[in-house]
Amino acid sequence: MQEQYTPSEIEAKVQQHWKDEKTFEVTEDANKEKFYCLSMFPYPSGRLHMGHVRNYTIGDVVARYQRLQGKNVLQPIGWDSFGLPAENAAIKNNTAPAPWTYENIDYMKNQLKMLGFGYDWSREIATCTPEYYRWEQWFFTKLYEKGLVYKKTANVNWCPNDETVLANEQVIDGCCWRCDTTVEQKEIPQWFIKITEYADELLKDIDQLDEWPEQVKTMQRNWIGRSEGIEMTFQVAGSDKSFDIYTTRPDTVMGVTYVAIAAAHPLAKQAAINNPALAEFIEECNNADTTEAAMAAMEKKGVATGLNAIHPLTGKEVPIWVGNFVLMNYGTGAVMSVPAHDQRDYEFAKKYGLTIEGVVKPVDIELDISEEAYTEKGVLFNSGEFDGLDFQAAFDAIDAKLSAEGKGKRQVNFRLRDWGVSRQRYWGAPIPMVTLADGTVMPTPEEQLPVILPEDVVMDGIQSPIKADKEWAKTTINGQEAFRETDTFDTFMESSWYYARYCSPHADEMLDPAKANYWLPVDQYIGGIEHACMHLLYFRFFHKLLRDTGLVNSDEPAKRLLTQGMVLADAYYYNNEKGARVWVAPSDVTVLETDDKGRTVKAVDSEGNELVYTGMSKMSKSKNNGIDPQEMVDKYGADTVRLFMMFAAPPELTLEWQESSVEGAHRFIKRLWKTAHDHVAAGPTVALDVKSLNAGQKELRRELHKTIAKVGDDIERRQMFNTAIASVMELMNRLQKAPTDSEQDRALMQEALSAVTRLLYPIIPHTSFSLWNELGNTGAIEDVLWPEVDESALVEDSKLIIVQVNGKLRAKVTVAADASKEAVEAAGMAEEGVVKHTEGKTVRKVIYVPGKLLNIVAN
RNA sequence: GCCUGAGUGGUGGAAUUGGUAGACACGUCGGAUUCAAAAUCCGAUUUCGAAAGAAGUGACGGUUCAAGUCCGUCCUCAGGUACCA
Repeated sequence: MQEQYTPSEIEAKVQQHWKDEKTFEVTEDANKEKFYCLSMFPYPSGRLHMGHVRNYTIGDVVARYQRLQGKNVLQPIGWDSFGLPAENAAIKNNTAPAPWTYENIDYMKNQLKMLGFGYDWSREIATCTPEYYRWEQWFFTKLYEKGLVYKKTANVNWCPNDETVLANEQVIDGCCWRCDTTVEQKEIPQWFIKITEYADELLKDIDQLDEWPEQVKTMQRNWIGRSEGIEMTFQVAGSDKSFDIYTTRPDTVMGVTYVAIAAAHPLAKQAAINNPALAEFIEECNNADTTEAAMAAMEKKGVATGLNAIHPLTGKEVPIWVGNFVLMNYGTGAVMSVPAHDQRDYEFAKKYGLTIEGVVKPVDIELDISEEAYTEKGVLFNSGEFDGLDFQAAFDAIDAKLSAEGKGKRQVNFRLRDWGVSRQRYWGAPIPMVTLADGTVMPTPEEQLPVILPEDVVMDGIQSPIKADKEWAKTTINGQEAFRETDTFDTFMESSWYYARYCSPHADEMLDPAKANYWLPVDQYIGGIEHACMHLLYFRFFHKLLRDTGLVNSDEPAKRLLTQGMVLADAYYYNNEKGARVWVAPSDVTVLETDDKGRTVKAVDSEGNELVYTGMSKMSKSKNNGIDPQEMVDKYGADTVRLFMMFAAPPELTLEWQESSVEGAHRFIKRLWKTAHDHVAAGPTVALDVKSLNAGQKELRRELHKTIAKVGDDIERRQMFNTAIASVMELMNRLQKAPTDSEQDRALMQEALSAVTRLLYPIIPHTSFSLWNELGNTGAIEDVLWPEVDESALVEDSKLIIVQVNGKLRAKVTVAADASKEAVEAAGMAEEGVVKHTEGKTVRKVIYVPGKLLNIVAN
């Protein structure tokens, strides 16, 4: 065994072994328990970043641990390779998205191999290949046939200067990120999938996900947002027109003093015909940013239509306003307004001098709405026949009355909206729909699938090449001229079913049900918390769609979920001459000045541009603040990087990247190597004779077996890899100081090092692989089992008891493990520190937590 | 704004079910080794205090024999907010 730890040599050799032996290529095996470990696949942005390293190391630790439990472990990997950044990069580098993407895949694949992740590379998939997206297209046509797909108009961000559709990310403060032109909203037809048909099941089945983090489940419940309310109809005064509103607070309906409708509402359009001020306001509203955050932040404005609506219960007329806070696409496009009991309505009413009428008051005290709305649920008053009712009674009574008169009904609503999957971009899977010359819209016939996306294209930065090339869309269906849809799918489509494709990645069908049902559901899914609502909901939705198509037989795609925290880094930008933000990599930033809390005040890049510091944010391509792990792999080796990442923080916590050292992790591996080397160099050991061990040896062996138990628990149940590593470090600190004089000392050392090697295998597999054989074991470490805990080694004959007086630590006493409460109390009371703090006081109470703690309450 | 988290030494973090706050590391300081340096090894390291001791887990308040942990009201930071992935 060589004395020096040489990671580059060891890692190359071990990786070659894995490659030659196809160690991680797996097939279905009915005789073994299966374990499907899946990490969210990467977008091939160019190089791996720390978030990837964190994600994939966690996955690899879990997969390798499960392998040593004797399971048939599948750990696949692939590429989420359609998306916006490829188009931007192609324009910037004067190339096409496809070659840029494939080059990135090649580079990053090599990086993943260098990090030693145990993937079954025979199952690698890339979503931008027709072999993959053809089945997505096929599935979409099936969904269409089932009535789960429809077309409707929806808004997109439109840059009138570039004449192009912008993603939300490309809109900065309401302006185009390239040319700074004010962005408009444009209404265009788009395809939607009816996820709302599954809203109930998606909500209900959250209860099955007992190994998903509560945080994610709560977020999904809120995102789906089930509510119970009443939908009711308002007639327009002096007209036969009417409109519907939905409310979750029917108890306040007697306090409606106006209604607000969306600018795009037909009534608003009609009212604007002879009202230029209203028309102008509608125009303004139609161009406003409709993202939820922007809607919430903007000033609430409105213009009266001059029309009145008839209150369905009182028959009184209330004015109809157009409000910029009401959207036509969400809900009914109209809301009732109760300024006394809703803060937004209250502020709006104050601003425009509208009537405020309180109808709900707190029990036993007077209603005070002089400063703000009263939004709690209370007791009705000023409500005629409903006076005195509480929320639920009022809900029922008002529902009964509206239903009887045919003016309204009880209804369950969801916040969740149907999934718009159309993108007006090139680099995505073409939507397999066609429009015939006679105007018929239909799915692309199966024999014409896949609809191939041409890869040899020129990006002009304005129009998608498949839109620019008028010939591309032309096709023939049943002898009739037809035109293909030129929009492509939202990339969330590809990431919604890749986990299932991995089970039969080369199948000449969407998936092979036998194989899918062997591996699915995923046993452990790992990915960033930022996907809690969107990806993880689409992922669950698609699984149910696959199930209802007969392709899988389970209800949920993943049993257990681990959401890793983000790796954050400082982000800096400057504005270029066009006013666009240029993000500068942290490695290229010099901080010149910090405030008293150490926060950056002034920084420049290497070209002297003065930078704006935006704080810590998610490492991302768009903010150019990713840290390249490559440098560290080159310098210290993959095992050091893996150990460092797992040790730096527990997986779920946000990790604020600081240029802190990986040296410590490297030192630890070197010490481990040296300890093993010194042990091996001293020659072979005899068999361990547990009965002959002396007190010190027994103590050391107890530590060893406690550590084995803790590491297993930390990795499997708690998923706290950092504390697993810390406990091995503690053990190693003891082993380095342990005597090696006797045969049994050395036999114990052999047992310990052989166990440590396996305990660390999931984290530093190359080092462990080598040490396992250096320690004299035959065969590869991945074919052996996790060390077993010897329960008899854990038995202790004495215990350390913490002694407190009034909850403050005053002494520690060691007592026999079977000591009685009286004996412990007597020992505790005799301690000097205890005597000092109880002198002259009366002992009121003594609390004893067996084997742990004694608290003497005295005053 | 809304939904969800997080906040503990100079730094990353530990404390698993309400029971010793600061494990394990990083950094720093001191020492050994060395002609010297690197590497390595040993020791110290929450704050105040000579010590005894006291204070201390974002802020304020509460429950409890006992609170980092539970409850209430805030503050700050992060993620998501439906076209970044």
